[in-house]
Amino acid sequence: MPRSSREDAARTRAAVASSAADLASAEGLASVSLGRIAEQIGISKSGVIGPFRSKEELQLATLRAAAERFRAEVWEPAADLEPGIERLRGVMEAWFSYLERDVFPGGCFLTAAAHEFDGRPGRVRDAIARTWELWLGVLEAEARTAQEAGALSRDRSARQVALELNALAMSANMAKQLHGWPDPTAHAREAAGRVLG
Amino acid sequence: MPRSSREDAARTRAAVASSAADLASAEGLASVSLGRIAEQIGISKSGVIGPFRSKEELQLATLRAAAERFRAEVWEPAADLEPGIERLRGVMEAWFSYLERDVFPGGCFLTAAAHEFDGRPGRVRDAIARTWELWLGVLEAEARTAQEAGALSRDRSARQVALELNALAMSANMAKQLHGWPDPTAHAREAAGRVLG
DNA sequence: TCGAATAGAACACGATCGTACGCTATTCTT
DNA sequence: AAGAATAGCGTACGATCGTGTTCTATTCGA
Repeated sequence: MPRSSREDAARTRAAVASSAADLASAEGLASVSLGRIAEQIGISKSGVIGPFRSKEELQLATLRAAAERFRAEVWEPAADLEPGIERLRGVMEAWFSYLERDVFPGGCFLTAAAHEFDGRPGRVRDAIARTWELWLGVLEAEARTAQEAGALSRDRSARQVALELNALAMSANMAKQLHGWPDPTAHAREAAGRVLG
Repeated sequence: MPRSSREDAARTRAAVASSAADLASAEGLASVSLGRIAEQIGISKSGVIGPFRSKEELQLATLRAAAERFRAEVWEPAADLEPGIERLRGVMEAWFSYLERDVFPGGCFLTAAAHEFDGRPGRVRDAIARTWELWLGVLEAEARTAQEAGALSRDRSARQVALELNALAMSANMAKQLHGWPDPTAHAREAAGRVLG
């Protein structure tokens, strides 16, 4: 017995995108069918595709929902720390924690989506690439701040620091999702510690 | 005008698996349909699935074909070098070259397959995980040899060296396939140089 | 040289896909 | 209080999926 059809619509949109992100992290964004989402949240296929105009729009909304979840889980916990090395360490800790806690049931959505769509031209691929560039830019800016404060060695460029940290997170994600190692972030934490001094 | 039906069968098997690996590197192993492979090499769907018993068998054969291509492109060029640091550097150079030359049209097949199947239980996923473990073991053994010869620092374990190098290769693959950067291996080469001294 | 075996084509099948259309029930506007 | 707008359901559509069966042409062993 809904109180407002408009609020319901927004709720449905969010539920569909969030559910799609969960499914996609495990099975791939392109493999998530409307019927599966419908079954997952208990509405009809029409109810799934209705709030979006096409499946591509739904995929873009799914990506936005996943990126927001990533931001809330990885950036938000460290946002209040002092910019520079301290916040960079906080982000990495939140990032590893995010991977360990399986915020997405099938591992990092953005990593999976990047590898899935890197060979498929289109708006979804472009949006994924933009999201990654954005995140690398955040890491790079933080590293630069740390270097300017003298808290981080300049033997690597800020960009290089961002790319190395990103590589380590992807490696930890793989260690957990593919290999199922008991302490999947151990090696990445060790290496990140070396990068960040 | 074939000379032997048996030889033809083997040729068809190899052509199907190789073509499937190419397609899969760009679009994903699960997304490659029998019809697409058939169209690609100009035979019927029956001719595609015939040499294998099911699509899962075809996927396993595709993985084996891709792993062999990886071995030929990355291990083989360095195999004759002296075991230890020299061969490890040779492997990394061949690995980066393999990524730069787009040996698979959609980027490293094994990386894409790992991320695609890490959330799907089954024989294909297990085979992918085994292939990666095998490769990590190769890198680790080489690193250990290098350490025992005193040519590689012991501040990282051999396993840690293998995992860090692997993370860098995955990062370079992403830089090329998703971001399309002009020199996608630059940062990974820099970091690998630091790891290997 | 002739029957057995096999590679591959042709076709049919049930299932599932994304999308479109019509309908019902509820809410919002006036 | 009544008409407009909309959320979501039910259904149907054409396309494509993996698989199974049947059949033909070719090559094999004896």
